[in-house]
Parts: sequence; C-alpha cells; structure tokens
Amino acid sequence: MRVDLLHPWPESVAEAEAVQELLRPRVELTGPDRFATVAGLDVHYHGDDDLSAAVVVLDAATLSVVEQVVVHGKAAFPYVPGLFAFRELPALVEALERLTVTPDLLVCDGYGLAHPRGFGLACHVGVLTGLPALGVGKTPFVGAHEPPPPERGAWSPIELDGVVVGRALRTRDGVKPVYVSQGHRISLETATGQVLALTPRYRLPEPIRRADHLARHRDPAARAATTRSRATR
DNA sequence: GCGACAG
DNA sequence: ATCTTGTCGC
Repeated sequence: MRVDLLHPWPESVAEAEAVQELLRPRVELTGPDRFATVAGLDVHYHGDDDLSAAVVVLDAATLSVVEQVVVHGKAAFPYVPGLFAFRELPALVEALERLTVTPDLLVCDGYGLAHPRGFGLACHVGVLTGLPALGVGKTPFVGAHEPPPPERGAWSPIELDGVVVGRALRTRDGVKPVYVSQGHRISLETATGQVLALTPRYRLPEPIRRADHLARHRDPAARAATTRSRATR
C-alpha cells in the first residue's frame, strides 16, 4: 500500500506539535464496524536508536496470519512525551508500504485520541493511511478512570478535561486492563468490540502480540549470538 | 513453556 | 521502555 507522510519531517518539538495540531482535524470518529483483515503494528528497540518495526496482518475471523513484514531502522525523533509517534512512524510506514495486501483495520501499540493533544500514534497512522485505526495502551498515560470490574469485557471510561477519550478494558478475568482509544474512522464502541474479539486468550490483542514477537525476534542469528555470549560470560 | 506480576 | 530472576498457574 502507498502511504504519504502529509507533512515535512519535524526538526523540533514545536514543529512536531504543530504537525499534530495540523493533522488532528482530519481524524474521523465513526467508520465501519466489520473488518475482514486486521493488522497489528509494533516496534521493538535495540539500544538507543536502532529499532525493528513489524506489521502482521491477520484474518479477523480465524486470527491466522495473512502477511507479515518487519523492517529495521533508526528512531526518527528524540523521545519526548506526547511525541512518541515521531520516533516510530517512518519505520512503521515503510513496513506498511511493503505489504501486498491492504488491511481493513490497524491495531496500534499505544494511544490514539487519549493523548495530550488528542493525536496519539493510532490517530497519526490512521490519518496517514486513511484506514480505520485504534490504539491499545498497556499503561494509563493520560486522563482519569475508575478501575473496571474484574470480569473480561468490563470497562470504565477514560476522561480528559471532562471528555471521554477512551476506555480501560478488561480483556481477561482478574488481569490488568488495557487502555483502548480511537485512532481514525472508528467509534469507541466498535474499537472496544474489536479489541475483545481479537483477544481470545491473553491480555493483549493477537495482532499486537504477533507484531511484538516478530519485531523482537527479527534476527535469529543475532539472537543466537547474544545467547552464546551470555553463556560464555 | 509461556504469560502475568512483583518492584 | 527494557532487562533479569523467581513464582504461580494454565
């Protein structure tokens, strides 16, 4: 698939924030509620700057892998809270461009609307691709919420300045919730339903788990070398 | 063995 | 965020 960056790459914090403000109005909060294929996106860091970005496309009904891509690159921006997306976006975009299929929904590791400027990674990736996108965070990052009841499927709203920007969602009985927010072209209700449907077994949705594993174990030779040197030590 | 969790 | 070690449990 083809992806346009839509803006020059920011050289400063101020420019990056301006890009977010510029693109935020393009976010759409409604969209389809059925998806045949779903892609998980994740990035794994090796040291300070080197990273691997993985995209794994699953059949939404069976959760079997349709296609997967991993690319290696460098972080494209310093780490600044709220500007996290700029570190990973170029590598993720390159991985998406190498796909031969176009997924119907992007499941991002991180936040979407639940973000200080309402434009987290899931919104950014969604706007660049034009595809429905949602974000799943592993830790509470912004906003306030009550802990949801302990049963799988239970949720509580995440509020920022009195506005609901996401949900703390229990995907397994008695296990820490995940934090779901809209990225692009999806309702919060649909995003919640999709996360549950994509999480039959573990805490995190299957597409994200697959992408995490792919990014983490990108190079079996390098991993074997690391294991050997640790054993020698 | 893999995943959650401690901290 | 990551790494490392151990325990519990499916």
